Amino acid sequence: MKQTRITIKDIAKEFGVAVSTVSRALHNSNEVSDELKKNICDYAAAHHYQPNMLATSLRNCRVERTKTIGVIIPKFVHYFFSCVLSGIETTASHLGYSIMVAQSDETYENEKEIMQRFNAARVCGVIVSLAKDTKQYDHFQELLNIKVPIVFYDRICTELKTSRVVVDDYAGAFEAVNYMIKTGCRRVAFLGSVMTLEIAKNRCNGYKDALLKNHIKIDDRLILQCDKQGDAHLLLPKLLLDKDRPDALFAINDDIAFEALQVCRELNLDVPKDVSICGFSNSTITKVCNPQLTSVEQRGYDVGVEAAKILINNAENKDEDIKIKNKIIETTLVVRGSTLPMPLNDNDGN
Amino acid sequence: MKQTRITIKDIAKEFGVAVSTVSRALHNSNEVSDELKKNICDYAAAHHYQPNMLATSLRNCRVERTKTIGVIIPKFVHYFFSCVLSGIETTASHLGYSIMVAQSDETYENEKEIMQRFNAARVCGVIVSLAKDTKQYDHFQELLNIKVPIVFYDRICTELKTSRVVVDDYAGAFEAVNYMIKTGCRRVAFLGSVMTLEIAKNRCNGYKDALLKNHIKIDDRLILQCDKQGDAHLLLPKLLLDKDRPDALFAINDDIAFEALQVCRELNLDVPKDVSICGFSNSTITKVCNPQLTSVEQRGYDVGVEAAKILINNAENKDEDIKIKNKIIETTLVVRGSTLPMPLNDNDGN
DNA sequence: TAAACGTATGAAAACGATTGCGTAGAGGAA
DNA sequence: TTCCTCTACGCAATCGTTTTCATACGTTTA
Repeated sequence: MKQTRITIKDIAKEFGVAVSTVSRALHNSNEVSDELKKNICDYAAAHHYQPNMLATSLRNCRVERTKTIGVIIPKFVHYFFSCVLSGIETTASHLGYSIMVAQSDETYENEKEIMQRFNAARVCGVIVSLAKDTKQYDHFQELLNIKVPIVFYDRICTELKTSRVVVDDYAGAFEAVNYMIKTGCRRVAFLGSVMTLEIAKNRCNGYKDALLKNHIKIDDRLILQCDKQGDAHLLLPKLLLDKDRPDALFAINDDIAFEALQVCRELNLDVPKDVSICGFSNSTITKVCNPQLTSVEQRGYDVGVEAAKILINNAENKDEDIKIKNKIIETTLVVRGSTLPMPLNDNDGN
Repeated sequence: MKQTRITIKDIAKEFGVAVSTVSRALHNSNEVSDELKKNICDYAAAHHYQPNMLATSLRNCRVERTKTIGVIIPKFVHYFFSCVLSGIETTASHLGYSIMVAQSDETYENEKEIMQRFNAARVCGVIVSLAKDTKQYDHFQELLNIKVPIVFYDRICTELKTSRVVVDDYAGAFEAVNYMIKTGCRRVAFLGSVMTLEIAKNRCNGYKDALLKNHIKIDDRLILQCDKQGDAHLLLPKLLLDKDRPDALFAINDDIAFEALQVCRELNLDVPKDVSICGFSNSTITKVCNPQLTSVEQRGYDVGVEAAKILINNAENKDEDIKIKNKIIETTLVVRGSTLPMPLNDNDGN
């Protein structure tokens, strides 16, 4: 006796009516007598009837689709991305959408395979942040061709015509570096990451422009690339033991900033007196190290909310051409103990 | 000219054959001539044909279903849960499954609504960790009744007959407390959480048994309940300023342990000389505070892997009755600076 | 009274893929 | 020639739901 889910047919049989009548009754159509309607609805509720979304979506293939959106995240175990996912999920959930999620693990192959799975599952749209590895975009174009909307967040793709939600990386970096200069730092180093990513370029540009605005020359020796954990330990000591050592470090993310902090500690450099350090993301790590890290608040949750809103909006107006939206989430500098305080006599002309 | 997805029908029309022939060709049946087969496959590949999973799943309603599993997580922005999700996703992905994920935000209402959505989407099974709020289980029973397998992880439900994957909370707590006692601590306090959760009870029992085994009386005044952030700040100072103050704190999670560490710092108590502190989870926070936190490694990733394996196994053998499996993931104590070193002359009889 | 209309329901097609069964035609065996 | 077999395909049902069209019966209107 295999108990299974109740369908509209079972209900029809129960009442000796046609399935169409049951369907209408459940949709509260006024073409069904009130009595029958009530009986059918009561029966359905009592038996926990849940319409089969597969069937509904299949029938409305070119209309409503699955009310499911696909989300690609480079890595789950990551503060910023967790926040974004949380924002997406909360927003989608409120609007009646489910989310299907997968991690690319920073490789193009995974990303491609995920896009295929999402396509097979007939998601209404995809929200994605690029893997570090990704240099070609055919797997996205394929979905765009068949009018599936895509929204990029954080690590966007500038080659494709899609909506994007980004943090104002440039302004965030500019503000942070400008702040450190105002507190008296003169040689600010940049601890960056892979330069193919748009975010890396933007943060680097913000860094450079802040220097220029303050009439400080850009010194390429002060621009490092720390791709993976441990890189800072390899590269920084040489720089910090130099007689011309930097008096400030601006890191592209909090993890690298923290590693830099450790290196300073190991080299007996005082933070912030000898070296100021500023990170990016304002993740939990900033509040628990000693001294606490100054960092740029990235508002991941808001990024997720905006991305979901834009995507769902696109998905629900499929008839029209997809409207491209670029949303920029403003950052805020959160000052803590790893940077110097602003001098009192500072009449900032800006 | 609305470009849309290519279906099996379009291919059939293209070649002037029946859809059944196309289907067989794509499945490499030998009932189709090699030439036609090759042409059809080439054409399908060139046009990025992806079989519509909705249709396939609908047809195989009582057999294969959707190759999608639902995952409920109390909160996304949480180290342990991120690890679990990562483990689930990686495993599921390798086995060709997609995951649909939602956060309960610790409320029963959300959990219930999510289960309904998962049911409508016809997921093959659900992996869930209970919300703190949940005290009734009808929403789970409903799915179990129609033979949808459920696997609980971490915060399990003992009232339902389902598979479970848990961390060995008892042993983890026992080992941690036992360790602190061996290093010389005599008054160990427990900073717990809501006691309705199974994990809270187990960790508390491990704590108590470690005391008893070492012939230390349990003192109820040393058992505190810190549910939300800030509670430790409210409750701990009183305890720590007492002349009879504890010389060790065992916290139910790392966040509370860190808060305790802060309180100690504020009260000018040295950690670990005056007070040893041990947390639970071995999250990133443990490595970045000062001193670094001793903690119980919870192996979230492995929890996720096991949960996914068990669930998929259940889902794929639907004909048989669901086999209930209880998997216990062993913990390890990771000793760091927030606890005393083990004395050298210790001949641990255990 | 006959025509028109309204109400409540049924029948059937459609969405896309799979699969059991049927069959036309080619070729071989008796 | 007749019968059989094999190859290579087509037909149609199926999954659950929605929606268009059709229709039976009762009521109103001209």
